[in-house]
Amino acid sequence: MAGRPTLKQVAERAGVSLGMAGRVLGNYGYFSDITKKKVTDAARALNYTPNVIARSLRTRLTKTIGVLISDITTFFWTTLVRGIQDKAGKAGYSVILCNSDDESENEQLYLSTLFERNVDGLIVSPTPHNHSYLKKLARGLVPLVLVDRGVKGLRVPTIKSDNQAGAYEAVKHLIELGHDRIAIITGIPDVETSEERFVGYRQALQDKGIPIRKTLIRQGHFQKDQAFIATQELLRMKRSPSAIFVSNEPMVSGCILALKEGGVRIPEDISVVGFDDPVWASYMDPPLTAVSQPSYTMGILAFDYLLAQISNNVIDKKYLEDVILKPTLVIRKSCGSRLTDHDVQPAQGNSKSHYC
Amino acid sequence: MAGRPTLKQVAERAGVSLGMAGRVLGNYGYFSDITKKKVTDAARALNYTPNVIARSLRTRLTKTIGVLISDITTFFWTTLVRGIQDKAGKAGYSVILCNSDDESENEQLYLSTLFERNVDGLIVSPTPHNHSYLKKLARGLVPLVLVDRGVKGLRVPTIKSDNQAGAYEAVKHLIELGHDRIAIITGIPDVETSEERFVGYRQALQDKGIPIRKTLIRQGHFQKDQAFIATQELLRMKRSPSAIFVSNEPMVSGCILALKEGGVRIPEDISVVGFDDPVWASYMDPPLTAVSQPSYTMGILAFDYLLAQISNNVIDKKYLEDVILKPTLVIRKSCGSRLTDHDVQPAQGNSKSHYC
DNA sequence: TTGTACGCGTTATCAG
DNA sequence: CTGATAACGCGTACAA
Repeated sequence: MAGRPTLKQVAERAGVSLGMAGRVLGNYGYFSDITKKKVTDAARALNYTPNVIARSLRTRLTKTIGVLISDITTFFWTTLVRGIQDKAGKAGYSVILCNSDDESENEQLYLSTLFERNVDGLIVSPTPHNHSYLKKLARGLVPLVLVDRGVKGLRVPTIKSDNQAGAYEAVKHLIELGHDRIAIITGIPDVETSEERFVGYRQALQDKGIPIRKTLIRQGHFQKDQAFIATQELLRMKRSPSAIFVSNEPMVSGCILALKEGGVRIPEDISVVGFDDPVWASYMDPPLTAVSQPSYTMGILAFDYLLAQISNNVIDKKYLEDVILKPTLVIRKSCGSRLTDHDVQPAQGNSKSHYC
Repeated sequence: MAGRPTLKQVAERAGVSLGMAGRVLGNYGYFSDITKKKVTDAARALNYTPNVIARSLRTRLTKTIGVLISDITTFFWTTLVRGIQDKAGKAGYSVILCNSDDESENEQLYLSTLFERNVDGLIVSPTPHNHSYLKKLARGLVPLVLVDRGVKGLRVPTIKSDNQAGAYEAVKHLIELGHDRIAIITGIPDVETSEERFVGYRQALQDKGIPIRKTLIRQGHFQKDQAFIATQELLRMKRSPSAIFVSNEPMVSGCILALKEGGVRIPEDISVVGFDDPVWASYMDPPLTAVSQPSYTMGILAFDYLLAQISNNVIDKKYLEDVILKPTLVIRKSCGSRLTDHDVQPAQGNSKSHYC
């Protein structure tokens, strides 16, 4: 595009040398007040703004970070990314955003273009399998922070939530309401998040002495459509479950759609708990009981930890450790009780009294 | 970070000159098959990957575009941005994403950092007021495409939807159901989108001979909280409306929250139509009747139009014109009829028969 | 067909 | 305090 003014032009206009102009504008070294004025005036007059590309070439710093997540389209990721961006913006960093859709090839591709673009750091949510390239990058090539999921055998600061505990709470809640045929719709196999939520599910059942039935475990691949199918299968069983734990937000949509199409009432016929608590959970029919992750905070933290690495401010050892945030169970109205009325707490001015 | 291999190193290893190596890797000029092999082998051996920064400095092209929208956190924007990213990624462009929160200062700030970073092009959703900087950029400094909203007096390709028509449809729908006290919760004053939706609202009422009442027009600033307050005010009126048209998605949440807290039934007591149709609209209580915009497509188009400018492929005149997409009204269950039963179509196996 | 040399716009060092 | 000057890594006109 039409030539931006350069430092050289500023210097000429100010009647000083290039080096001089650079010094006052960069505010380093020595210069007199009088030349300072000459230079700043000239810069203002020309509307000078430094060329970041040239600077990057010299300093090897781009003030840019790369963010690679699975899909910006879901609530968890948008809020997390917003957290990153807000913090990054304040710190003068730009963020390049990429979606992997949880496909290793996409990850590989974006990772390498990001690396070639000399980003100062990377915040990544790793896809399952094939972490060779990621591990190579982590070998000191570029500062790296993982979010949402870790990678086995990769010691890199990871910001995640306690998925197992979250799932455990959710399923425990269901059990305490009297359910004993509790299904789970799982996420992508081998994705850490998915596995951990499954473990939480299993653990809760075990602790309460409820047998784990294979037929109640259905794959949803974290996708709405797959969850729809999984739910339909659940409904077709001779003894279908009385409750379903759905391991992420998009799958809740699929599950509920199948339930509604099947004429199943929530929570009268089947109870539902979801993982992830989007704003609209309260407005759903019925309001969704869900496990809430502090995704915005996770974004903030991810950037903090990355910046610590970038600026080598790792005086504080904590920036090398993982952080595992506790999710909370938000109880609304999508879970019904299987107990007789006197077993549950008294209702509070609500007609559907014994659903909580 | 630890030194990446440079073209010079490749050249040395291949036993050729720097210029030679550059030619074969850049695939231009002349070179023999034998040197070609030597160079490519050396490059592979060293795991060479070109330094994009250095290249950018030379070519003045960064293969990066800037995207500046109001808030990635809302459904409309995530899907639109996903459209941009998908198309941009395929074309080898990275996208830097910024949120203005509809504040002019933020816009100004991000616009200038984006410009300083020498992005090859910009996709912007302009905030209201203070377009001086944007206009300056549009004066040939950088390829620019506007999304969602235009700027008066700025002739730049703009991808938007027909907000007026969308709002008109929504309100017409309400009127045909027998409503005549229809409120609107508006967006940010002076934002084109907001204004156009208001015009659609007004036009529909006028065409049907229904008077426009100032008290039924409430400001929501496109924000959930403000819509909550606005709705409460509506409810406190001596004669409150029987229907509300809410001009964007986040405000629907606020509106519905206020309605539920106020013990108002939807659609029995008050009908609601929203602008923007997120996936979860179907799962709301009740399922939301809403105006659906093709936001993903808008993102795709925005990038196409930008790329046309960037690569000067503006042989096709169409890339200079605005595109205005038609939204569609999706009718679900949040609007009730005020007509007597024989005026409406027969129900189809649904107990709440005359709500549509 | 190949090598040389310059420039892109900064930053930063070294004489003066 | 100031001016020249050397990188940074790549693209490319020009000479050989």
